Amino acid sequence: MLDTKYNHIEVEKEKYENWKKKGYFEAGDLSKKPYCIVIPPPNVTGVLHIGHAYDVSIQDAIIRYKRMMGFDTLWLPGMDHAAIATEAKVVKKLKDEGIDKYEYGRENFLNACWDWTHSHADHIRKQWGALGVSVDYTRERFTLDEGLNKAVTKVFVDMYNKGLIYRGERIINWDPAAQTALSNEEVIYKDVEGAFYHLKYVIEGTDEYLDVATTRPETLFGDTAVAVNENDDRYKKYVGKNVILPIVNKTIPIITDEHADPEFGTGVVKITPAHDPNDFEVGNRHNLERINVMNPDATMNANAGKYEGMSREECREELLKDLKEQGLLLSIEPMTHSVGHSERTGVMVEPYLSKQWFIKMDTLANRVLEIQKKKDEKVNFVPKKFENTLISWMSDCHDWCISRQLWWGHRIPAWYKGDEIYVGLEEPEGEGWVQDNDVLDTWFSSALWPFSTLGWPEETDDMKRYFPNSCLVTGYDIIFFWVARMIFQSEELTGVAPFKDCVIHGLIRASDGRKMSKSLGNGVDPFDMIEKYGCDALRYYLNTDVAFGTDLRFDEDKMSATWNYINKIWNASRFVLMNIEDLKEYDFSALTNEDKWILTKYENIVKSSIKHMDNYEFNLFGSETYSFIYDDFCSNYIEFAKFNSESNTTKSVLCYVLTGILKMLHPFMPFVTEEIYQMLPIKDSESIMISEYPIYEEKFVFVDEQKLVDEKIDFIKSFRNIKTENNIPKDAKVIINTDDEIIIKMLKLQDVITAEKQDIKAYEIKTGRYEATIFYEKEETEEDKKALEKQINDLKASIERRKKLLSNENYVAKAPANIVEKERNDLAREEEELKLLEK
RNA sequence: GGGCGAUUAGCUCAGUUGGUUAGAGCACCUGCCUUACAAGCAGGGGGUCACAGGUUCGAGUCCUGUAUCGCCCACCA
Repeated sequence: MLDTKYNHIEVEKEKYENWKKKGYFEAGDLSKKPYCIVIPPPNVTGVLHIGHAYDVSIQDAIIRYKRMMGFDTLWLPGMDHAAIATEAKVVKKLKDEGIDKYEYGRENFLNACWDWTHSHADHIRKQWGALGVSVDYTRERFTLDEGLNKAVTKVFVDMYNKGLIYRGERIINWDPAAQTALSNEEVIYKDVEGAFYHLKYVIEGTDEYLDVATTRPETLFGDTAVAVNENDDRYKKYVGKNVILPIVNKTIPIITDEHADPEFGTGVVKITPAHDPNDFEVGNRHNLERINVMNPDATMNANAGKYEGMSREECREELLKDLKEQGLLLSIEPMTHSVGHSERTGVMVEPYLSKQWFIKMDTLANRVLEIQKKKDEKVNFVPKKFENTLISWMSDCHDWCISRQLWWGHRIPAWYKGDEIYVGLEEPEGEGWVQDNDVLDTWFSSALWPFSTLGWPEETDDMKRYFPNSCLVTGYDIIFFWVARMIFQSEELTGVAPFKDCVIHGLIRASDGRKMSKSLGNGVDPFDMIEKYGCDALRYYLNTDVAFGTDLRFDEDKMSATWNYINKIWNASRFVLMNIEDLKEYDFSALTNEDKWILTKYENIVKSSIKHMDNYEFNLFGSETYSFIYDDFCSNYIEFAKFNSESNTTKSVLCYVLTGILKMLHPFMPFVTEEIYQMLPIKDSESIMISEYPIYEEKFVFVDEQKLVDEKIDFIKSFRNIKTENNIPKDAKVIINTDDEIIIKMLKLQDVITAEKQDIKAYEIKTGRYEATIFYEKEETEEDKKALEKQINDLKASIERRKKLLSNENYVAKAPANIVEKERNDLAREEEELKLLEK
């Protein structure tokens, strides 16, 4: 027998291991239709946070639902090697041990990364277990495993041969701490209090000068021109002349270029092609020299003269001092501007000239835009609005810088000998070839995740069966990084979109609406919540609180409310189990109206649940099942059943409906539903997780009986309402026109029913076919009179409104017949009520 | 500058293709230890759906505009 209280710790013990042992998580039943989701691989060196818990609990709900719906479900797990993040952590760990990465050597370093990876991966698997995720561990993959390396290398070589991957010298976002290139998406722009430094660039051979405003004075060593707009009358006369570059004292030309905006600053812009992407373009247009003034760690190099070796910040400080001394610093104008920072290391990104590998985006992006126009081939976003995010990014995207100056990752399959480049699957023959030292951006390998994990490029059985994937679930913050890249790579490499549906959820925020962050210390650890309220409560809350796509404010009160809900289900189950212990098989031969009523409500909930589950409307599923379980099943049907607890039919209905409730909730509350399911006297499976999802049974729908019982419930409610609202004592005498046992007992009327009209104050209640009069002794106060008056007035107003509406010919003619009919009925009912009140 | 979204009860959120008098949880008030559950039961109060127009017999829902907030992208010499 169940405890009187739900104990999530007891309930959640051992179940996960048992399911896993039984092989329930494993895919491969060829007699069923396939359904596949690949997990968004978490960073192997991280720990799972509340956002992961949200993400995976949505997926597990979908997978468990589909499994119960009879699909051969594959939920493929795996982790991401997270190049920069992992490398940074391992570098730091070695540093703490007094070991330098470069002295340690590539091979040793990679071994250290692998060790780090294996220990963290175990931790993540434990966390997955605690979350109850039903992933198929036999197919677990890692973005850096051998199979994926084969796929990555092949993709690189093929795309290179097709001209979709190229090597070029460009201004890229350089992370001086990690000493690697970053893609645009890995740069976070933050507003920084800075200044506009106005410098004096003297025009050669004159006393005149140009006021050049810059936020980065330390880059002036790389200046190779000064640009003005050709339509800017202020400067026309200087075009073609030279200015003397301050401190450096060499001359550089004054040129015209569209990049110079007369409205901005002084209208004069210094051109530093090696340290600014716009200037790089200007430099290309005017054939300017590119002078790199920094080392990879963002210290100044020999081109900075006496400032060589200083950091960018030190150099700026010293340089400004010197400029001031020489009278070349005109003014300092404080300003706020946004400055790029590395997503991983947090340091200021340096626009830096270097040779990198790129993916050419135009044809790939255009194909995505074309396919999204085709209804049968496109990725179907849920909610729809997120398709816009994809479209707008694809419509305007830059080439993707894919090389990273790291060791932990897929090494670029390119070899160099002098000016020669060789790209291939294997090292080229012959002497003197040196492989590129760099690795590929992590997202290059995760972009292949939906198919590389299934064995691609081999035509494996899994690939044939589970690709394209059925669904992908992730947050909107990762659409650019990952979703878009999976889509264009899949369409390029396999010819089709990688998945049919793409469910996008919002972010979890702190209860005050702010982002959860380490620095604010407002993060919520999902595993603390699990300990306190149970995994089922956490999962149910996360899945049903808000519609997908909107951010979720984490509220611990809701966790506790969810625990209470589960406790309610627990106790309802306890009641049912206590009453059906001897039930051997279903018997629906003697259905009462109440039985028929709950069956009808139940079948309707089954139907709408399936609809909501299929449409990913988990919040609607939640609110509808909640009111069914709480109000219909617990508050009403269980109370009804108490009057008929010997009937095998009622026992059957209790068992049947409870079983369905457990099954519908199982995708969201896997543990407690399994616990209760195991105690049912009749079950269709050895575990609820492999049982069949409820199906809608027309034969259990009884519309007329449902109405009769609804009327009874309405009457009971009205009666109670009148009684409490008017403080009517328990023993007040009652005349009632029914001997219905349920009504008599639920209203506790056994001892107060009378046949004769009493000579004291009376209230009349009439609902459908039920009528009652309550007598009680009480002086009528002024308040009572006022309340009655108000009630009458409200009713009159409502009647007036309805009459007016019904006399409107347009309304009667155009509104649907059932709506008008209902309006008429309500009018009649209210007129009846008014009559009772006015008596 | 471009785009997307939000604005509904004290708080957090629902609200299907327009259709009674707009819902839930939490919080609040009243009365109850009724043998599934006091972490519970029964009942209740609380909203001119951001604002202004428009379409319609009928608008929280559709259209236009305004305000406030949030996010994304671009630019920022």
